[in-house]
Amino acid sequence: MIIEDEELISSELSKLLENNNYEAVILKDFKNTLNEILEVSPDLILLDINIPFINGEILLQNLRKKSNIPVIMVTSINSEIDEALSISYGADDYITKPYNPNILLLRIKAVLKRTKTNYNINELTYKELKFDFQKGIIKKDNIEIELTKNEMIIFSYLLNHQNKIVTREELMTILWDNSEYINENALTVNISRLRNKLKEIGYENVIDTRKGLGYILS
Amino acid sequence: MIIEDEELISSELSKLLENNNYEAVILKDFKNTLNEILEVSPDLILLDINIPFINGEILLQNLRKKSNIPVIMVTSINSEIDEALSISYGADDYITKPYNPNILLLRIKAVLKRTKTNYNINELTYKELKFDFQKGIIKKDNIEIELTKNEMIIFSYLLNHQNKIVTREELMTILWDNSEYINENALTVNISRLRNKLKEIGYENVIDTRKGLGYILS
DNA sequence: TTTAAATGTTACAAAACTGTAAGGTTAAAT
DNA sequence: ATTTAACCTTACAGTTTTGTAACATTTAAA
Repeated sequence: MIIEDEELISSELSKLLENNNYEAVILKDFKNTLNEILEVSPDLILLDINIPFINGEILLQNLRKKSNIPVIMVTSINSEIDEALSISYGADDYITKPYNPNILLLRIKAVLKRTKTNYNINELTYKELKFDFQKGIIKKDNIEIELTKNEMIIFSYLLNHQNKIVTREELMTILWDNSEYINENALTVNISRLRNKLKEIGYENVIDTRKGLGYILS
Repeated sequence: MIIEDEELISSELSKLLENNNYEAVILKDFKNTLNEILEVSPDLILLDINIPFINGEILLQNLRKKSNIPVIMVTSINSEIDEALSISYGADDYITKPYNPNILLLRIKAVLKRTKTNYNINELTYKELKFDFQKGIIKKDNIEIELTKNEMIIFSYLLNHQNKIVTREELMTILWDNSEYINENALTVNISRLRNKLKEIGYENVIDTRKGLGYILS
């Protein structure tokens, strides 16, 4: 979706995109932009900072409360201030006019890839094993082991914090949120169960206890 | 973590970062880079493309098989080819030397922000609701609804294919893999259960049936 | 070396999850 | 308008998941 008031530019952009097998939609009505965006639900937005009625940065800021749709900011001036603001408001990339069409296409491709793989972060490898944390399955060679929901939450948190100490409180928070935890021991039991499953495929002592501090996946 | 062989630059970078309350580690030994990275497990990597022994792009490519640690590529030449390659191998951002320190800091901040939310929250928005697909929870306003594992798998698949028709076979494959499905109806039942939960928070008719084709999340 | 707090293990029962079957509804095609 | 395959709903029972409790073990500090 192209959000740009200079029609010459937007039609040029549209052609460029369609020649490269993207489907382009040009936003015409700038009075109800946010709703239009959410209605169309595009895969990516090219957003000019200078559009009528609403400032592009403010629009981005509002959009980010509602959606993660990737946004590439297009600025007329190569101004550091604009860049700074766009990035902090959640743009996925930015480009300054006049832009090189090839670079623009690359950036679009990159942003789409980045956001798509982030959505699908299906598999993370840990040593020789693969953890599909959409399905909660650990694979090693031909062996597959299913994790339960709790085991999955713990393991993916540990994986994302490899080599860092993860406190018991952190784990309890992500498992049972802010509700006063039913029982301190519930976590210990769940850790124990996860350890047993890891042991089944030959991973003993990978979750290390740091007494008084927490756990660490080494 | 700074991966850069020109010592003048790396020490300058290190100072810049530490003056801005980051903890900087400079990689010295370029012979065992990948293991070093995984050992240290930094929050973010500044990676020069031209480093000894191994090409930065290849390193990035290998790293990405093991980890999602955010990487900002640093290139000496403002070359389009470098840019293209880094992005396609999974860099989260890139910057060309000579860089403006403030811009670098902003990009670091932006990348950290972006990746942090991707790791921890794993939230996707759909209209006014948020789906945390690490925990399998749907939030709307103050209401939280828990999804079961099957519902979670279906919903996140549909979310990742919004406005596209998803066949029943696709869903059966991701749910029960390649095992001959026990019963065609099992899917129908699971869809039905998911729909009921969505209905509870006011989302009726969002999963549309396209008879003979599949389902679509509109 | 002793002690106490922190963490681990096991068995169990309540709760949640999920496939099945039986019968109902829908809509595309004739 | 009728038919029929595709899809939906509900209730049920087997299975899995999960917190609890009771007791065991570990480790840091005194």
